[in-house]
Amino acid sequence: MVTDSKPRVRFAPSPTGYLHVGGARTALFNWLFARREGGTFLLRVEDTDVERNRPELVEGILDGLRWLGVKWDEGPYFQSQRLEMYRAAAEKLLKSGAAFPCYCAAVQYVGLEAAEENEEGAEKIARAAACPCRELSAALREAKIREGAPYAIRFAAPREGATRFEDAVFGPREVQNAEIEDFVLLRSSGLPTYQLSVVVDDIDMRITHIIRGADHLSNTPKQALLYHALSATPPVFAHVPLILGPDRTRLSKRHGATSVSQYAQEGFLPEAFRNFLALLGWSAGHDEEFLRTSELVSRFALSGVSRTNAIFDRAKLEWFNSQYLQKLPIDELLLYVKAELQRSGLWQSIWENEHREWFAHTVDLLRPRTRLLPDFSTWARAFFSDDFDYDADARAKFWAEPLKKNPQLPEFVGKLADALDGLPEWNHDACDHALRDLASAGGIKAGLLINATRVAIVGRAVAPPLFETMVVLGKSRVVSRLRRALPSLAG
RNA sequence: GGCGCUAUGGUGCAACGGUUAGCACGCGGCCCUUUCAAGGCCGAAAUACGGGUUCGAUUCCCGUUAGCGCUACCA
Repeated sequence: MVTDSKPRVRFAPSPTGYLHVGGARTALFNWLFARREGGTFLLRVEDTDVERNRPELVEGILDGLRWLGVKWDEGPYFQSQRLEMYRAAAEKLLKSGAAFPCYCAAVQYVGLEAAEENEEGAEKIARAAACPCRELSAALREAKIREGAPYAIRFAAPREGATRFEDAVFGPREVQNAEIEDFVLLRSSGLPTYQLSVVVDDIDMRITHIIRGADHLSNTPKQALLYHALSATPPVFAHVPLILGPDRTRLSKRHGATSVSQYAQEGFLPEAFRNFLALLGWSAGHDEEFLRTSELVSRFALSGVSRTNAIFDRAKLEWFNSQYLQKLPIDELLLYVKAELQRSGLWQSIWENEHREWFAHTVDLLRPRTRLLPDFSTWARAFFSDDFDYDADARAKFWAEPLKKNPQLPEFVGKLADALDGLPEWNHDACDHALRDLASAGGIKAGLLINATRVAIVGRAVAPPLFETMVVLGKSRVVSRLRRALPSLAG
């Protein structure tokens, strides 16, 4: 266990898919730990499985990490470029007697069901676990070599005793060596298996803390054995519990969005996503949940990592997002809103130049009603641009009730347009008085007229308070939208 | 099947031998109010089950059950 130097940690995804939330959380924990401890966080792509490997997915994974704000200090390293190192390690183990060549045909993975349901499967599993090649006589081995038979290199696991390692989350662990099979280190293709490549790389890269998913907990004894066989000191392991879907099974596509890029596309803020993710399986030890990144960093500790699997709760993620939408400094929010409007093709540069203040104020007015970034694109048509198109269908829907209460409503709307048009000053109180005077003079409830007017000028029932909306829209837009609404109201 | 890990409201976390079991999301209600939000207040809701240990167990030990993981020439 290396303790005197600064910690070095890594995130090691394999490019067999996108960056999913579980991987993202693992990466985040590593990053937080490195930042907290003043250590180094490096990235390593584990691409030794040529069959499943999709090199084109690497960039997407890196993008996901960038979006999350998880920046790596070193790498990315690619295992596919370090194959010689693994072969050399396997040879070394072969020479020292810690490993042996195996001439068995590769065992096709049959899965648990097969092992349970048919004898053939069980046999295969059993054969894989106790390889006979380990006891091969010298003569037979000679013969195999002479005929150039292909072979894999297996680790000669000890048959007795126990193997221990330290886990910062699950505590000291000990497993009986009898439970550890002679696992493959180097495939007959010459490519290393995961067990070999991780250990060789983690030694070579001087990794001090391995923070990874708990699905690796059961395999860790094998790696601890390898460290010893390679005369290296094992690092501190820290296995973090898995993230599950609402049905308590491993998070997968059928649970809906599982890739971080999908959340990015849906309009979640990286800060919010990060905050939410950090609290899945980790706690700062107090009840405060709204933690900005700097607080996450200063409070992060492996001792706060939970041992129970967590269910991914989208509702809570959305709550975090709306919290960030409310609390983010306006300048930071504006950056996101700009990106969102650019995405939807609604952005105009005047909003960051001559109309900057107006725009900021309008965004601020809208944000309490916003849960995801794309909501701003929904607002844009009515609040930011001139090409507002009064939707007759929407009008019919929203006006049905008010119209029933007071059939004179269209008449009042017409009068209101005139009254507003004649206003010498355009501000909240002026609009307020104009409308209320009209309402009381005509014996109509102000609230009714207010609600009807809101629908008329923004095209929807959900909107900020009317008079603030009016101020933001400006006199000409309000009056013209009101007049434009009239014909469809009367009809 | 074997081995292992885990178990606090529906969900995420607190309480690390003594609390009326706390917070948050979600849910319900109320307040605010010009719609919808945001915000404030209130409420329903949990220690899986059974044994121990202890003056005292959510907390420690054992068993059961359940969930998950590993058991591949995947990672």
